[in-house]
Amino acid sequence: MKPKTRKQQIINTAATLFKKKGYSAVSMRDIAKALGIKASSLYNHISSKQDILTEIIISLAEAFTNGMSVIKTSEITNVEKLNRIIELHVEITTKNTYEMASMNNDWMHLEERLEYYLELRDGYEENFRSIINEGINDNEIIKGNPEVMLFSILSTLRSLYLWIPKKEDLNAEDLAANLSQVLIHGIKK
Amino acid sequence: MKPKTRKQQIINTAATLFKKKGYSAVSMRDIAKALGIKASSLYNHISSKQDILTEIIISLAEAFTNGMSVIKTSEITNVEKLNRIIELHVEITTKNTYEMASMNNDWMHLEERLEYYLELRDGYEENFRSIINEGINDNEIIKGNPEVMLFSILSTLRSLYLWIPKKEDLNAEDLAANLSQVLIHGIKK
DNA sequence: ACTTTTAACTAACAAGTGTTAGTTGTTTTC
DNA sequence: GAAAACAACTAACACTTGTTAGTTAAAAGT
Repeated sequence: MKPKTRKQQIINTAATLFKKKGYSAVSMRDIAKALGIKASSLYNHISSKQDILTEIIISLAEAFTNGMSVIKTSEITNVEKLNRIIELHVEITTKNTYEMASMNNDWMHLEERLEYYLELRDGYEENFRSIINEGINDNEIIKGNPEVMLFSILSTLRSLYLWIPKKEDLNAEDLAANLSQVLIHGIKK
Repeated sequence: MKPKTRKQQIINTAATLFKKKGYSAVSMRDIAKALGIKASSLYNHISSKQDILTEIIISLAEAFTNGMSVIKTSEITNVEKLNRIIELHVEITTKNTYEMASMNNDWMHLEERLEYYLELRDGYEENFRSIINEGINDNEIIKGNPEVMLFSILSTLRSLYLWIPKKEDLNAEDLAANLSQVLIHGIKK
């Protein structure tokens, strides 16, 4: 897709291995072998194993934060904002299924940047929450428990990385539309 | 709660560590230290590290499979079956938040029992799918994409272990009711 | 009272871990 | 064509890994 630099190649290769077995179970020698080089050669391009994980997770987290900030400040209804959030997740996840696995499962192994990551994540959730709450205030959304709504939608969106690779027949647009139907309108007749 | 045997104590302690850092990042010495003993002493009670993981995951997976088989054969509407499934997840997850983390994130590190686990998981999903499909046939559920419905509901239920410990104010019954509302009826007014 | 079981211990193992130092050939830049 | 940058290599390091063998003290069973 867009390996370009050797460093990006290493990061991409690492991400595919991280998705399969998790960050901790993948050794530098595993990553090197997948690239056809020796482990020590990796250090010409990256500074540590941590460094690889950090690049994967932080750049993704920032993509979500940036997307959210556009949605948050746009002049549309709150339900429409939820639809945009769904599209954002489908779009980013479609292009980064491996990286999403690391973000979901291995964020706790970030060290120096852990705090920063948690700030991004908390900020994202806070914006999400306020959209739901405003939707309730504006009578767009039912008077249910907003925490359960947030949790429910976000859990589904964060798990997309597991399903998208298995359902390649569904294109991004259709998937977003279907998710919107189910998550916003429910499934009951 | 129910440590009873020393073996169960070890498994429970291991599960709390596995949730925090993942199976691969937890060493036998970590588990031993949390119990105040030496790593080699663990082997008086368990036969390997794999053994611990296997016990955690398989017993949980079987609990879900058993619960599903009761629901599947009961004489209620399909939407009602979905509500029972939600209750099943809330009930099991409330009592096993640590174990659920292992099942969700570390199942791929099962070795001899991996195949059996995948059988259980696939069977569970297949039953889930057929309830949704029958619901659509019976006009209880809208004519949407059943795979997206399955994915959406199951993702939420499988992520419960992340949220339940943070929202202890919500009891199991209320949580199930709220989830049912959101997952089945949607959030739009 | 004696035997067995339980559950801890110390010591050690072979293999694997992330990483560094120093080297070498190739490609790019001036 | 010389100098600099790039990207691979070998060799080695200190440390951690899961696990085994053999031992010991206390508890339980007879």
